Amino acid sequence: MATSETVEALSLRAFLPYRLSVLSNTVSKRIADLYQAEFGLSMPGWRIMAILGEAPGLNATEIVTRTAMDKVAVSRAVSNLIDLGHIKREAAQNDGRRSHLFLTAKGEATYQQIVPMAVAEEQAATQGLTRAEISELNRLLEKVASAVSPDRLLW
Amino acid sequence: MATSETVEALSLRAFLPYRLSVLSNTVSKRIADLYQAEFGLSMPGWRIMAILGEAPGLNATEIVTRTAMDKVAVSRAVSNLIDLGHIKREAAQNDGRRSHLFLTAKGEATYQQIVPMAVAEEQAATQGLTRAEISELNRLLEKVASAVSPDRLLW
DNA sequence: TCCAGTTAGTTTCATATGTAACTTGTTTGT
DNA sequence: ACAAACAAGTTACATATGAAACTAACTGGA
Repeated sequence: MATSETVEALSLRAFLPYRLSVLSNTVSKRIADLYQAEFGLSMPGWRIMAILGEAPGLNATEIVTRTAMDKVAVSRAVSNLIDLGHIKREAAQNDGRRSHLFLTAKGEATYQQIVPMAVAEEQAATQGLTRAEISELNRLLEKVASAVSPDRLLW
Repeated sequence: MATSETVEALSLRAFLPYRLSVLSNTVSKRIADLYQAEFGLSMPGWRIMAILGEAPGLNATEIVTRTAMDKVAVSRAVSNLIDLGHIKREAAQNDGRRSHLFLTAKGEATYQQIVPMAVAEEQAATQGLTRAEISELNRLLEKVASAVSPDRLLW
């Protein structure tokens, strides 16, 4: 017979979704501890600032598309960041529903402080890998991403 | 001069923690949709069943250590799984605080149904990779994990 | 022009989650 | 043997989260 009657046990240790989840949560939490303690930012909040630091003027929907974050989470984080003075809104000229989002001077300053801390954490996480291994890891993750969301640009 | 005055923008697309997070959330959610819709299990709930399918008799603390899940999340998911009849407790003979956890017959049956669905999702996620690439990916994730938690066995 | 359908973003509400405090049971030092 | 320290697991409370419903603004016919 080709198949056995009972399915064997799942090897969780070797199960890719599980490994990704545990590793991702561990890494994210280390970085989150930094910006939460010093700047009171939530993870969605920091992620939005990071996006806007790179691509100023995106609107909320574009942030949702790019990050796979929840729409409600983005809405809430945006209004919180505005209250904190880190970002500002500018109504879109042609569409009254949308608004373009930008870091304020204060937000920019905070961004410039957090980026090196985040980069340092990334370096700590990849300290055991060579440059070639890091780019290979990125390439492989890219492949998995495109298998999982062929329709959409995941990052 | 060796360094510039302002830090350049973080390239989020290439930022490993970000990629891990987006990818992990996307993959986990696809699997979660399966067991939530059909079996009403939460992610912590399924993860505990998966652990117990592999390593019957663990106690709650051991589950916390192995999965990096929150202690409270484990406590809650365990009592929920007991209510659902998927797992059972057996008081430890030598220590009244602990109890060993096991899948029930019902839990085992559910486990046997979910495992192939989860495995199929994993295969879908890695469909574009060769066997060699998959094992390379695992090796590299392992390295990152040990850099991030040198003290603890992450998985 | 008007209205049915769609999109951007927000609010509501029910549930999930994490920190800290607690309860119960065990270990250790005297 | 006994109290202080500790460990396993639970509970309480405050906050975070997401699905669904909603508001306001736009679009595309008839």
